[in-house]
Amino acid sequence: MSDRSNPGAGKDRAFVNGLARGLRVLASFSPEHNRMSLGDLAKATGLPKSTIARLVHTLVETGYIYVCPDSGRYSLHPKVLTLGYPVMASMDKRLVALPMMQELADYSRGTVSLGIRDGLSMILIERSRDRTVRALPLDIGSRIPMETTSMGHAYFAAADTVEQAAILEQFKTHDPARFKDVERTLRAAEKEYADKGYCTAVGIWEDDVNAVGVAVTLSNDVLAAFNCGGPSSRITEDSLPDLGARLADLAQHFQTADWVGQLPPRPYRGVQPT
Amino acid sequence: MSDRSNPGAGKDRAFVNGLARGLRVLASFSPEHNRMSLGDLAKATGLPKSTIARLVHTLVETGYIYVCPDSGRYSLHPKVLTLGYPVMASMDKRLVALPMMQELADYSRGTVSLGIRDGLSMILIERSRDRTVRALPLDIGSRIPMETTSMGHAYFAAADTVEQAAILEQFKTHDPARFKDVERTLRAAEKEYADKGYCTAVGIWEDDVNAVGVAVTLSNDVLAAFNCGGPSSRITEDSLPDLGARLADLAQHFQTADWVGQLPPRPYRGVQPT
DNA sequence: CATAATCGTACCGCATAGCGGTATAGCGTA
DNA sequence: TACGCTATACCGCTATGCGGTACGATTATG
Repeated sequence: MSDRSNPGAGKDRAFVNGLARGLRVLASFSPEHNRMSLGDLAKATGLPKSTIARLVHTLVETGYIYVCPDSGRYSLHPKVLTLGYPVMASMDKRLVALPMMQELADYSRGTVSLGIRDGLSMILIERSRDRTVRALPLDIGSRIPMETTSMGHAYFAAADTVEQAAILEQFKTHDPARFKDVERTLRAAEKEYADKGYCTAVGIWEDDVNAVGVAVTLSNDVLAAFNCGGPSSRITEDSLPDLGARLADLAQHFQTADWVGQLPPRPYRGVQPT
Repeated sequence: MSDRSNPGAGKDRAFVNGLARGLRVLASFSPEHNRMSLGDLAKATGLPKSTIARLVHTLVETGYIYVCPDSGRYSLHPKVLTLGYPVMASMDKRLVALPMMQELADYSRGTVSLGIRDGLSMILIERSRDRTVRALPLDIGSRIPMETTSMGHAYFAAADTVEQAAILEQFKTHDPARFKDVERTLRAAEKEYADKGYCTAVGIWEDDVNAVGVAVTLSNDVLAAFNCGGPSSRITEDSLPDLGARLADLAQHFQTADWVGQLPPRPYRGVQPT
């Protein structure tokens, strides 16, 4: 009666447990736990130690995990980045947004990011920060919640009704207690977006962090959202309307930008994992 | 006698084949093949179709692959980006390099990238491009060969002797025919680096692409390398000494930069894959 | 210095999970 | 209509991954 590694149990002949478990191992690394022992991984994944040993062994053999020379602990190998590369490449239109993002980041003295949805959170796929910002921005691949960020709000507001329904449904099953609040928040965001053309978030994600968000669609019809924000010392509440308008402008320019001429002439050199 | 999914056969009790195979499936996606059918994947991985069906089914269930609504083919889900995030975060010192890189990119009117080694190639972990560049730069997570790029040359030159030996050994077994050439090239690069403090590559990776490279060590003692380059129309051969010196300067500043004060105050919000 | 808690590795019997052959049904095309 | 391509379903077999438990080596704790 092996528990499946993911929700929705029941025996599924076509479900390769070892694969799902191995992915759970990879996913159990995080910025603050980037060097783990077998015991740590066993605790994090809830799998027995011997199973972890086998999975980790496999991941080391395949090169996705390596043993830290000094500590002897296990760590993600940069090779995992290559798994994500095709995703990045398929979103290549965001590269034409980069200069615009940088410009707004400099102007606002904050951070400008671009993200897409995964489940109930947003995954950042691009970011620019003002050169004077000392704090490090959340990096590409990081995850921020949808219900408490301007990016998430803008995304929800721009999603079609079926996606909105799906999102709310997921919230309902995932966290029934907060569902009512979340729904109200997201509906309000939808209204705000319709009214102003952007969503604002004043200290709801973290205290002293203000931001605005605007949605946009990428080349492959994938919905995404920009945000522009930073600590309240830099991004004051008063400045949000201005930044919101500018971000909406940015999105507009990005959306209509002709970029087909910008496609790389070269077909993509240097693959072969060797 | 199931063939193992990776080199070095022989039965290994502790090797989870399903996991390794699933990872092969994920890795078989590429920018030009980002939407694949089961048959495509079978061809790409060399695995039987029914096996592919099971693996893909598992990957869909776990959310790392999704079915394109229109084409019905399979595609990598952006969720795979989150696997790489801890790696990015562990290399956070590169973020302090970003402004410097952008500056040099603007100055040179080309592209500045930072990469680390994986096997016989370099994986890009950061990049900046001049705002006027029309061509898209290679993106984060992409792979470029070591033996034909200034970045790779600089990396090799800066590697310690045991790593150099390992690299050469790998070249020898991987491509014996070219080994002699490669060895000579890399040794020459080593000498060039010792002489000038940077490596140059004039049209050896691709015609009409010139670049310089300089090595550097990241916070966690990981060796890495910058490059700065672009089409010969923008990056002329004559300008390489200047750019090389500037890139070496950049690396120097980056290396000695005090960045501990720049650590993020917040502990990393917004995880929970929900 | 001894105890205790790790660490990673090894062993091993068991049951089943994953394997891969082959067969089928549904589209779109020639 | 016949073909190529999808994806899916079925099914018997056994190799395969499982997870208990045990061990020796380190490191931390008292």
